[in-house]
Amino acid sequence: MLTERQLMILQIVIDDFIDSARPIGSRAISKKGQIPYSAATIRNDMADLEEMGYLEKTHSSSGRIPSEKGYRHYVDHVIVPSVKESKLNIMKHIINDGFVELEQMVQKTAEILSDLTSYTSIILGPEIFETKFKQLEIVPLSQHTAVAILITNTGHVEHRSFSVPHEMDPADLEKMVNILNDQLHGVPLLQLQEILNTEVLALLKKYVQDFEKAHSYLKTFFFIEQPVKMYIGGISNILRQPEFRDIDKIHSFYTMMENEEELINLINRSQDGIHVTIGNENKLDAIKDFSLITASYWLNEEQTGTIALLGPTRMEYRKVITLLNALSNEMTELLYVWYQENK
Amino acid sequence: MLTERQLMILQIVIDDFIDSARPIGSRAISKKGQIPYSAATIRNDMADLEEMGYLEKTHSSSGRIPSEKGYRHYVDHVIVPSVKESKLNIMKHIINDGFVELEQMVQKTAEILSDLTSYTSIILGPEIFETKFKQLEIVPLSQHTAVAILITNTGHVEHRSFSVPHEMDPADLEKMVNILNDQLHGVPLLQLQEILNTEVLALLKKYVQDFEKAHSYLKTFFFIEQPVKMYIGGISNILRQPEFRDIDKIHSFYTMMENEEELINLINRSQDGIHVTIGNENKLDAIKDFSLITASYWLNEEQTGTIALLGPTRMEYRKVITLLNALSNEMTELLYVWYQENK
DNA sequence: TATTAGCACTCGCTCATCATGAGTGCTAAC
DNA sequence: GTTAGCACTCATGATGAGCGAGTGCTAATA
Repeated sequence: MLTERQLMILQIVIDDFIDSARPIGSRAISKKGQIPYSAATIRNDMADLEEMGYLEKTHSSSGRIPSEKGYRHYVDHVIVPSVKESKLNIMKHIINDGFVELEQMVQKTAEILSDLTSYTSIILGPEIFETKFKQLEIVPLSQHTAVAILITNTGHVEHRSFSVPHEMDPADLEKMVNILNDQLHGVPLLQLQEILNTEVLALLKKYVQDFEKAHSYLKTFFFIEQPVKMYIGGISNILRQPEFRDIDKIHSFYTMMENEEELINLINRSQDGIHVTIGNENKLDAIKDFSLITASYWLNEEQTGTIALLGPTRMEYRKVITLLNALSNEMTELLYVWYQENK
Repeated sequence: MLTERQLMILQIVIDDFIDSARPIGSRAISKKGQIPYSAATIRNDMADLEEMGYLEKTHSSSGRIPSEKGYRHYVDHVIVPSVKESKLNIMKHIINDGFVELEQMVQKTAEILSDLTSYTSIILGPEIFETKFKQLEIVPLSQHTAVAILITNTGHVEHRSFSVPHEMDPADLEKMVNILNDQLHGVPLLQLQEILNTEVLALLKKYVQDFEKAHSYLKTFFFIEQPVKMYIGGISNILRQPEFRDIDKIHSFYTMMENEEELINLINRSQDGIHVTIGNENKLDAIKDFSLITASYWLNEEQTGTIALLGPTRMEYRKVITLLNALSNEMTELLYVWYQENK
């Protein structure tokens, strides 16, 4: 168990290291005057803290830096979840700018978040759980090409060009679109495939001549590549962190950021509330010396998305946690209003 | 005027530097055995070349490296435009993968290009000169929101959400869409604004009640933010170049790459044929030690777009020029076919 | 006259040495 | 339990020697 004083020392070491990125020694802590003990006393406590695994040395006679266990303890026990609910009104600002489109709004949010923190922000979702089919349009471009456009109730638009098979009767195509719009209206996107394979298939059989061909075509339209949309802000912020002066680290970081799928997997496993993953707790090698902080936002008790910040383990946890907390609340609120308007 | 031998030496220095990124001295050149002269002879010529500005030293007793003037001479006079037309069939490969959408195709091309060269590739266009209005759809989402979708003859889809003013009559909205689809069919996107302000305005006046409001709304739909689409591949390739070990350079490069507008301006001024801009010839500070090579591709004698490669001044000019030449031809060919199909 | 050999000189690199200072652990005194 | 004192450690930065690839210049050679 940590004594009161040891806890304070741990806190001072972490706060100092977050600020300066350099090891700090007992003498320096004593001189700061935050606690009224001599260097020797502090030294003893620091030795204990190291023995218990909360602090580390970079070399045998260096000052101490926090270990991952140290950060973990700091995050779990020292930081008061700052319930003061600092209202940020980030979202309000964005909406006041006159956006209506959800995607632009989220992208903008990601950018603001990274500006505020100088870390890299990643926002997943809003997921399509609640997104519903609104309308399908097929616009012929030439004799053999057309573009299919799918609109959801949230104003999201997916489109895909395709070539129309020679054998296909234009009348059939139109009939098909009508059937689809009839049948699919209001259907959540997640269930599209299912309904397509049952109810719609039956109808197609009835009304459309070459229904098999049509059906196989439909499958490709409605195959939505990424169920989760990802928005990134401030990638180049890591270049400002002194611990990432190393080209190889930068390279592996950037290549990781280019791999959407990996990132989604990394972040998407997140549970309720704020979640902090420190250094080696992360599954992905490329971010073994990063910390990842995630917060979920909600709609109707279902998790709709995740806001994440990626920065050095030497992260301003207190600030970031407060910020994400506030932001996820705002987004939840906003989505609620949104949903009311668009259901 | 350069002697035969001086030219050969210049060429050797450049080729070696492109390869190794290190200065080379007279002795080393002599030992390579590409030319049968002693180090001393070569030394004298190198001194002359330096005096004339084709070579430089990094310090008083170092070997020589090419100056920008040296590269310029190399590019303008040494490289034979390699008319052997190495057919790459990059495009064919991509199309065989089954894409139909122009945008995906170009994006893929950018990626392949950067993989082939390990530089950063940027492709502009195809520009909208020839892109024509095909259809406008307005899909209401809720009582006060809707999404406007604009489809072009090339299968490109632009969409924008907006809120419907309370005062606006739904019937008016529909009428308006009909008028627009009637009037604008086949109109090149570039002329949209113009026609909107003249012919369409007149019609709106006649048939739609609150035509002023409608008109001002229309303006925002049809304001297309980026007339030119940009596709980038292999940004992180510069991290592999030894001359960019410097974090500050990397930082300024990445922030430049995030600024689309600047990039478009940089590249878009390109003329006919292949164009090489070396180091300080570039307008943008962030790429004063890069070289930029651009090639245009065409449709019906109008420039439709530009392919560019951005790399260190120490670039494999010969390879890159050949490659861009071939690729721009392929794209021109492809667009011709495309256009035939979709006009 | 063009080329080459020879030589003194330059300068960036690498490596070892050294002093400095911020840090440590330990012991003894308060 | 706390502090003072002391010997010790080690990263860091400055200094300098030695090396080697390079130079310019001059004189000899083909």
